[in-house]
Amino acid sequence: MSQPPEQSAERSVPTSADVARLAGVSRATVSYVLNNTTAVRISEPTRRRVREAAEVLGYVPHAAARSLRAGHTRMVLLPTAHVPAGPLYSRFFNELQWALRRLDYTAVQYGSLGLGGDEAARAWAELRPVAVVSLGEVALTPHGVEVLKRSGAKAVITLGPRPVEGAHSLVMDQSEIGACAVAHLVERGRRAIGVVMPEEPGMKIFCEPRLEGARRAAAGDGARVEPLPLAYDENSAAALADRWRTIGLDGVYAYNDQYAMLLMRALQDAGIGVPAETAVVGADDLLLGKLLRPRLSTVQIDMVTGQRLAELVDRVVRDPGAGPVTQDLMGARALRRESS
Amino acid sequence: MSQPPEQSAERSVPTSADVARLAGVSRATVSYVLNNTTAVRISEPTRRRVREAAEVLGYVPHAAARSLRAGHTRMVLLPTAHVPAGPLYSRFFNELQWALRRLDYTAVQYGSLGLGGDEAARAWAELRPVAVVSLGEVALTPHGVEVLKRSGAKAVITLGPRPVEGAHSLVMDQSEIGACAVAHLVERGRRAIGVVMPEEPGMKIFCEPRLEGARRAAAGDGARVEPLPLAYDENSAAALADRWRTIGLDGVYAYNDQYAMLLMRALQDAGIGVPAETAVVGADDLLLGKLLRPRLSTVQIDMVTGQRLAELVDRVVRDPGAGPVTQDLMGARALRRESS
DNA sequence: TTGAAAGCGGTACCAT
DNA sequence: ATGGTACCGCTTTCAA
Repeated sequence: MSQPPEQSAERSVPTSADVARLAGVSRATVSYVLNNTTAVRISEPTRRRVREAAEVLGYVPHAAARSLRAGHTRMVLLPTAHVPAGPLYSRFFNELQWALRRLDYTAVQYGSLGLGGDEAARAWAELRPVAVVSLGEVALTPHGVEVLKRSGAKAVITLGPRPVEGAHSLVMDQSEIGACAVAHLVERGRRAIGVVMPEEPGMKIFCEPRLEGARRAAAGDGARVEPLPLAYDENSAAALADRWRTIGLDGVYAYNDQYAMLLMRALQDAGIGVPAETAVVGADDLLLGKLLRPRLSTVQIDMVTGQRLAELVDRVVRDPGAGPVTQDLMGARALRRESS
Repeated sequence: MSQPPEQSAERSVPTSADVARLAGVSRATVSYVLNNTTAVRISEPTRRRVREAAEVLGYVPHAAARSLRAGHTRMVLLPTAHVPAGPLYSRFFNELQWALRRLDYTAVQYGSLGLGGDEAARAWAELRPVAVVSLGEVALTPHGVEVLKRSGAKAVITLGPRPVEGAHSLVMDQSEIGACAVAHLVERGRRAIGVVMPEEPGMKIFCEPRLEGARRAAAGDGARVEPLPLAYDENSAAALADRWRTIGLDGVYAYNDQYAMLLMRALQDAGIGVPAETAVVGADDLLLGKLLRPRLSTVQIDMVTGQRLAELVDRVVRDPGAGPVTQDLMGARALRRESS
């Protein structure tokens, strides 16, 4: 009974049948014991024999087989294309995973880079998750939502710029951020306003709505808005700063604090006064923005907490009958510091 | 318990049997058609009928059932506890996911926060991944590796400070970073050197080895090393800066660029000259560090690329016979700018 | 060219 | 207190 289990990496994976055989019981008994099934009484000696056998063989149940039989999973799928670098996103993501685990769900992030909307939805549906929380990087269509629901997903939740038909949509209207930033600049007396558009891939879905919001806010006040493509490196920023006076702007909303810090430094190095000649405002309220001189003004963004989102997932899973709801949860506030 | 008509959400999930019935063929034929099995010839009219039926029903195959039958998966499990916030990590992670997808693996990030080593290994093993790439946030034990391999994992790869027995270990000796930073400070004539220890959760596994490396480097040169707990907020930094002169340090390695920027600003605000009175060096070579004045000196860290790691996974999966290898891949270089 | 049927690994009902 | 067994959904021989 004590054969050294080492050495044989080729040995096949032990199943509950192997455990049953070694313990001299049936597979049913193995299942009862290992799952602590209360409805059935198993004698203590038997329990011990089963447990020992499982231990000896290094038995680990097969999740796919179990959920196949059960007809459902506790998997919450979190599809992502790019994992954004920011600390906000990272904190949110950690919170969400943690909160889901506490509610006894298994959070699985599924990399879906390079898949189109419906194609992606199909791939997700194959995994039969109980819920899908799409963070808006992969465009989910109404048809995709339908596919997911038909595949058994109780909750399909999207977090993005626009509601998706059929899904429970948390609308984060990015345009609010751009509008808020520009309104702030206008209030500070600026009328010719640049809007930085990051050239990095995957940013478009965020920065285009923000530009749109900026335009909207400017329109009401007779201000001019100028899109400014910018890559996240010093050369690109220096080039932009060099031709700054020819563009003739007195304010700029730089997408977020990181781009704002980059651009503000380049402007200063080019001899352009901030905020005297040009006001700069970022977004995200990063700690680092407070370290520069002048301190960076920013737009503080309300982010749904992972905790609340997890609770929403749970609620919808337990009562999918409650129809899809669209909920607006973007809040944005300008925080004036010294750069505007 | 009479429930209202559940707006078709309660309709059961279509299976290949449903498709077969609708198309008037057997389940076998459905499988052949939908998988484009070349070994079997199916007439074109039949193919079309099957495809149409699948389309009508919104049929999506059940991944668990498929892999149960197949006896293996193409899932590469990437367990993570905290998703680190940094841009380095984020880029690495995206690259890895992308590269794995190109090799036809399915990258799945599995949130394992709050699980201990062996407990976590068991949870991962239940999913029967073909490979596990542990990024060192969850301590993997030799026993855990054994459990995973017994459950059928062809490749168990760890990326962390120490090799793990039985696993293919990519050793990133964090102590190299601390050693490199302190060596640099010593070379710049500093002898009383602080080492910032972030108080945020999940940082310990990184910052303790770095401190150890700092001590090692200092020992050879008769320099003194002082650990400095610091939270990532302005108050904590200001408090540390206030008592700076009583600690009597002439150089500090601030864990990474973010903490370094925070501390450097606090020191300057407290009237302590950088680098005149105290030299500051960070790590990670962030772009933002170049924007401060003085420009932040840093330690540039070699990170394995996602591409190469994906290739390694593939190689080990295809030839698990090749025994576990330990490979050292930490490279670190001090980059002097102006703060040291 | 197609279908019947045997499993893959677990779970849970129904006997004993 | 246990064991036998019929599934879950899919793939894949082997026959027809």
